Amino acid sequence: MTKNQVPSSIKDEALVEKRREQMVKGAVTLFTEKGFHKTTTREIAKAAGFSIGTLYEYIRKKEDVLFLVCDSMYERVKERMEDSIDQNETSIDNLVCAVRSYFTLMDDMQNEVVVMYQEVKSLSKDAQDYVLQKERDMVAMLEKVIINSLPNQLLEGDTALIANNIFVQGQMWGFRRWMLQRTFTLQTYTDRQIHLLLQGLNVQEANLS
Amino acid sequence: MTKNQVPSSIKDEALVEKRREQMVKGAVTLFTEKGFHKTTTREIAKAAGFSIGTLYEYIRKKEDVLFLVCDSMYERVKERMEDSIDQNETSIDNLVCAVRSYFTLMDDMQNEVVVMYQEVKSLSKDAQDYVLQKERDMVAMLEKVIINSLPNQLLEGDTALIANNIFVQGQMWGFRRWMLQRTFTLQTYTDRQIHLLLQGLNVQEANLS
Amino acid sequence: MTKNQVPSSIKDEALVEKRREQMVKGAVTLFTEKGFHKTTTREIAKAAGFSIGTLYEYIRKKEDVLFLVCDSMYERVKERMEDSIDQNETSIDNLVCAVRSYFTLMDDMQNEVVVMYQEVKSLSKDAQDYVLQKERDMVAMLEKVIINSLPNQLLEGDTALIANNIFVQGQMWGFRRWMLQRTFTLQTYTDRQIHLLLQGLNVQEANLS
Amino acid sequence: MTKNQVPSSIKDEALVEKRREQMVKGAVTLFTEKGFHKTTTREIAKAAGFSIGTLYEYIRKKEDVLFLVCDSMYERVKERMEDSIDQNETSIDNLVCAVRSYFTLMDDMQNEVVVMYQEVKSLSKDAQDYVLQKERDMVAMLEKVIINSLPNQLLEGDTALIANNIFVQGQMWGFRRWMLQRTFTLQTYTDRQIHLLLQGLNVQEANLS
DNA sequence: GATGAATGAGCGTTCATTCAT
DNA sequence: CATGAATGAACGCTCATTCAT
Repeated sequence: MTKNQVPSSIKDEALVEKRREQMVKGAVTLFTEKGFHKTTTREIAKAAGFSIGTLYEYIRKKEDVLFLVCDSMYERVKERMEDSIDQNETSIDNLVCAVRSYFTLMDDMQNEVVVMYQEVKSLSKDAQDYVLQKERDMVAMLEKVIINSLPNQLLEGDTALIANNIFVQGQMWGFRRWMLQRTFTLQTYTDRQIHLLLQGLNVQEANLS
Repeated sequence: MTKNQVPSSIKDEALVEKRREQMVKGAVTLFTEKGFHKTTTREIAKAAGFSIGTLYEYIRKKEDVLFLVCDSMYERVKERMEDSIDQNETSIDNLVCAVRSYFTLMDDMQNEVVVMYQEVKSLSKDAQDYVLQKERDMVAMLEKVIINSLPNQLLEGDTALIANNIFVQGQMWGFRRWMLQRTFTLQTYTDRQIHLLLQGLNVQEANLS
Repeated sequence: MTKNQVPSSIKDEALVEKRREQMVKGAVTLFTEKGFHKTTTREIAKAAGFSIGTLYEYIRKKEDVLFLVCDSMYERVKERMEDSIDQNETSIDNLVCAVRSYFTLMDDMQNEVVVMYQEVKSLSKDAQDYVLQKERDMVAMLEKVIINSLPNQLLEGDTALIANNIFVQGQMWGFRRWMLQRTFTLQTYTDRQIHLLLQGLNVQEANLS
Repeated sequence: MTKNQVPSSIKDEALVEKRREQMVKGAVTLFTEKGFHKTTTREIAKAAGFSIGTLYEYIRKKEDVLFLVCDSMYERVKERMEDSIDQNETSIDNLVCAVRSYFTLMDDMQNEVVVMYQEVKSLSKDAQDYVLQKERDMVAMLEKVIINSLPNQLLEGDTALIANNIFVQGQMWGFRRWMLQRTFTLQTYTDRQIHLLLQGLNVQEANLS
C-alpha cells in the first residue's frame, strides 16, 4: 500500500501531486491545532485553497487525508535519513552522526510526529499496517547503522532494543516537549542522550572526533 | 484539580465512586478498541452497565469520562509505585527494583497508557495541565530513586533525562507492543533495559544482589 | 374543571393545599425568569423546598404546575376584584373605582400576567378552555360594572368592547412595561386611561367626586 | 441588528432569501399550532420543504428561525403601513384611514402576532431588544399620524398613550380572537373602536368624509 | 409521605459525502 | 475540472417521569 492506493478521479497526475501537497500542508497545521477528529473536511479544503467539492476529487474519504499526511511524513523522513547516513561507514562516528541528524529531523517535524502518535488509530487497519511497516523500516535503518558501527559486540536483541530506544527518544523530543524543552535545548538533549548511549555501549567518547 | 472537579448530581458518594469505576472500566476497553472520538456515550453507558441517562448523572460531558480514566490511571500507578519503592533505600538495588515494578505496572496498564498517549489532546486545557502535572510527579518519583541510589554521581540534567527515559521506556512497552512484544517478553525487555541502563550509569551489575 | 381536576396521591387535603402553594410561589418566579419550557421540574421542586419525588406526589405532569399557577392567579384576582367592586352601585364613580383597583391589581401581578400570556399555549386544550373561561368571567365583571354605571347608554357590543379594552389595558401595563413604564407611573397611566375612557363615554369628569 | 445578523453558509444571496421565506412561512404555521418550543427543527425543515441539514445551512440556531419570523413580520408590517399612510396629510381622515389599514393588516397577520406575543421571551436579549425597537418604531408611526391629524390638541403623554392603545387594540383582534371574533367582524370591530377613539378625542364624526 | 437514583425517548446540531451545474 | 447546495445518519446531551426504598 502506498499513496497510490488513494485513488483520485483526476487524470492529470502532476495536478494530483500538487493538490495533495497543498492539502497535506494545510491539514498538518489543522491536525496539530485541533486534532484529526475536530478538523472538518471543509476546513481542510479551505486551508488547501480549494472548495469542498474539489477536495473530494482528490480523495475518497476524510481518512485519506490523514493517510496522505502520514505517508508524506515518512517519505520526507526517509529521504533525509538516507541523505545523512552513510550505510557503509563503520565507525562509531557514523552512529553518532545518524542520531544527531535523526534528532534534528524530529525537531523539524514535531507537529507531524504528534499528529501521527495521536491519530494513527483513526486509520483503517490496512493503513495502520502500512504506517507501522514504515516505522519498522525506520528502526531497521537505525539498527543497520548500529551493527555497522559496532560489529559483533551486541546481542541481537540489544541492537533492536537500542534502535527502538533511539527512535522513541527522537520522537519524545517533540511529543514530550512540554517537559523536555523546559530543561534542554535540542543541542543539549542530543548531547546527553548520545553520552548515555555510548556509555551504555561501553564506548570511550574520548576516541570520537 | 482532582476527580472531585467532575461534579455529579448523585448525592451518595459511595455510589458515585462505584458507578465511576464501572464507567472507567468499560471506557478503557472501548477507547482502546476504537479511540475516544469514535466511542459514543451510549456505548460507554452500555459497557458500564447502565443507561445513557444514568451516565449523565455521574458526569457532565463526555470529556469527563476521559478525564476520569486518566485520573484513575494515575491514582493506581501512584499507589502501586509508592508501595513498591522504598524512597529511603540508597542502594542500586532499589533503583533496579523500582524499574522492575514500574515496568510490570506498565504491562498491567497497557491499554490505559495507549489511551493516554492518544487522547490527552481531547481534554480541556485545564484537564491537560492536571494530567501533565501527574506525569511530572511520576518522573519526579523516579528521579528521587535515582538520586538516592547514585548520590553525587550524575549531572542534574542527566538525572532528569534518565528518569524521563525510564518513564518513556515503560510506556513504550505498551504503546509499541506491536513491535516490542514480537521480540521480547516483559521479563527479557526489563532485563535488557536495566542492563543498558546500568552500563550507561557505569555500574557493575555483578555487584547486585 | 378546577384545581380539583389536578389529582394528588396525597390524602391530607390541607397538606396538598400547602405544598401546592409553595410550588406555585416558586414556579411563578422561575417561569417569569426563564419561561415554562426552560424551567425544569427539578428546579420547581427545589424552589418549592422539596424533592422531585415529592413534587410528583402532588401533581401528575409538569403542565399541572402551570395550570395551578394560572388557577391561583385567577383565584386571587377574582377575590380582590369582588372585594373592591360594589356590583350594585350605579354611579360613574363605581366604574372609575373598579378600573383603578383593577389596574392596581394588574400592577401587583405583573409577573403572573406575563407568564399567562406567554405560556397558556402549553396547557392542554381542556385547561386552556378553563383559563379562557376565567378571562371571560373577568371581562363579564367589568361589563356589569359598566352597565350599572351607564344604564341604557351604550350599544351592547360597545359594552363588551369597552370592557375588553379596559381588561387588556390593565394587562398591558405589565406586559408592555418596557414601553409604558418608561413614560408613566401606575398613577399617571391609570389617570390618563380613565380620562380617555370617560371622554369616549361622553362623561363630564368634572361631575366626579 | 437586522436579518443580516443571522449568517448563512450559503453564498447565493437570492437563494438565501428564497429559502428563508419558505422557512418562515412553514414556521409561522407550526409556531401558531404548537408554539416555538414544541416545534422541532425537523418539523420546520419539513414544512419548509427541505431537509434538516439544509435548514442549518441557512441558520445557526433554532432561535434564528424565530428571529427571522419576527423580523419578516415587522418588515411586512412596516412596508404596508408606509404604503397606506400619508404622513403629511393632516386631516382626521388620515388617522381613521391609518387605523383601518393597520387593523386590516393585523387581521392578515393574526398568526404572526400571536407567535410574537407568546415567544419573544425565547429570543436572546439582543434579538429581543431589536424586536422591541421595531415595536417602538411602529407605535411612533401611529403617534406621528395622531399628531398630524390633531395638532396641538393633546398632551404629549396622551399621544403616546393613544398610539399605544391603538397598537394594542390592533393586536388584540388577533390574540384575543377567541373572544372578540365571536361578537365582531373585522368591519364592526374597526368601526366601533374608531368610534370610541374619536369620541375620546372629542371629534365630531359627522365631519368625516 | 418523602426521597432521589434510574430510565430512555427525543431534541438540537454537526459534518462527511454526493452530484447537478 | 471546479463548485457549493443538499442530504440525513448519527452524535452529545437533557429532562419529565417512575418506583424501590
